[in-house]
Amino acid sequence: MKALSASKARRFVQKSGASPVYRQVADLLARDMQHGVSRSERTALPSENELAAEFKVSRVTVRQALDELHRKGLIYREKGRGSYARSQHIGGVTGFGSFTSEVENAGSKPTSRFIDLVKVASLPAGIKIHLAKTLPKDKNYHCLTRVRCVDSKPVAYEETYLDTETYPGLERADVEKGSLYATMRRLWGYQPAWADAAIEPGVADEVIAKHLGIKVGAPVVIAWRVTSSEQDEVLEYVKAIYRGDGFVLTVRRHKIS
Amino acid sequence: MKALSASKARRFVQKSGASPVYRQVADLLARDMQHGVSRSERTALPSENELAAEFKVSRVTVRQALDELHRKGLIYREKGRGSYARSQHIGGVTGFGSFTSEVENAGSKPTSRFIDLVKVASLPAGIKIHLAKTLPKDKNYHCLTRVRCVDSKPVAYEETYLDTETYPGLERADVEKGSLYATMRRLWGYQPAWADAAIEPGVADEVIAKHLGIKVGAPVVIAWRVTSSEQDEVLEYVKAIYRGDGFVLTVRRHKIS
DNA sequence: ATTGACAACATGTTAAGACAAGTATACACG
DNA sequence: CGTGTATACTTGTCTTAACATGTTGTCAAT
Repeated sequence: MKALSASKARRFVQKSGASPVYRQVADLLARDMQHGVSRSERTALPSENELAAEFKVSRVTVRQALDELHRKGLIYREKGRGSYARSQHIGGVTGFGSFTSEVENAGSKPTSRFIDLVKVASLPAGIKIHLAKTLPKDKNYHCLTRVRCVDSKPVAYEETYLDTETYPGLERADVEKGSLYATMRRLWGYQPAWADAAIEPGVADEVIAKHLGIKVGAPVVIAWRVTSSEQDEVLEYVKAIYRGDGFVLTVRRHKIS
Repeated sequence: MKALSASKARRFVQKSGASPVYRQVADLLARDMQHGVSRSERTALPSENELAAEFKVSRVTVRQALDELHRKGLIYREKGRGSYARSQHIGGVTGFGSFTSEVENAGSKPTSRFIDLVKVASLPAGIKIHLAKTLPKDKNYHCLTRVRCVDSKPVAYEETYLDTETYPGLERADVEKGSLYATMRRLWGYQPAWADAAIEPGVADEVIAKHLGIKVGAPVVIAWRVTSSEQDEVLEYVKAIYRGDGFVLTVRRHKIS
């Protein structure tokens, strides 16, 4: 078991600066582990006291950094022994979060083909069945339909439902290009933070088959998703249909209970 | 906006006791919110200082409790304003963690029909493709096949692959009844902590159709899962095939980025 | 009536110290 | 040689304290 280097005062964190110190420490450690962990043997981190001395911060700050890495699943900790790096896995599309950023993280090029943007008077039935037992009475929604592509190959057909009262002036926003999440943040200040999702299998009908370039009756995954802000405001309802050939959805590093 | 009660010294935490104080505080607050939040309006919690006074603990301890609730998605916090309860959603089967406990949490009765337990010399191909790029060379595995049922209705066909070196004497363990996770913990001290999963659509073949009571060619969801301990030891590889009628998998309260 | 300064709150961050409890190792004792 | 203990580590928990920073309402000046 080889230990990561703990050379003294190697790098510095800026105390009165942009981001909190504990996050700077966490980022530095995460970067170390990405470069240092190639073998399968588990690698020990310096102890909390050593890290505190190295970065010239208190142990509380070091613990905040390590707790953050632990929550992300990058390290595990053993009382009385030390903290250890977990072997890293490669990225994948999880079906949550921004399609754009996720595909970029996986190392591919995400594109979207705009289909249309219309107004509808209700949500699709599946959302209510699966996720939102207590929906408000039917309201008006923008329905944004897009085909999501990875490296120019269509992988998903996606209908996004956006409350017309929540997004005034959406028609004039340039949703045809760029990330919808980026637009939501820029124009209305909304930041997606939580997602509840339901997944079920299905088969492609004529419309889906045409858009995804697959045969009618081919297996697909239907994902229903409700995205909310940190403040518990519903930001969007999504019905996404993923094609079934090749891998589809990976749920990575999911904490059990 | 109604505030949860903050009556003084209403309940007590035991300082030198079973569980850490911050967890006792978190559990008490979680219970309060379950009972107190019925309306859709957002509910404010007492401030950190008020909670510290109420439970007679330091503010740091209160913050540890609130951070835990925040990570679980039960509350959200706003700098300068306060902490607020998030509206609770009902439970569902997530496809991760113990099937037994998850179905029980959802309020149904989980059962398993044992099919067989045999030795195989390699893992199914899908696992390698989706999740484990760097598998050790083929080893021997126990292959435990079960049909998982909710309220006596079959919902999933599941093959669990367990390393023969990791689980010596598994043949003599009573895996035909009870939770496999409970057996793993009791006999070998293993505790599942993390899961990586991949999901893809498929159609039922003859074997699957017979076991799940559906028609050949009916849509199903195939879930590949690798479960690991906190210490990064692989505990099991699972291939699960879920039937497609009715809801299947819900991924609840998933934090984005 | 509107505005601006200010005080009183809230949570976020960081420090320094203390004790508890689990782990590993050296070392004396049998 | 084996064993048990003392000791020096480690992370886990908790306290008191301080300052930073964002929010809200009061109140006086305009």
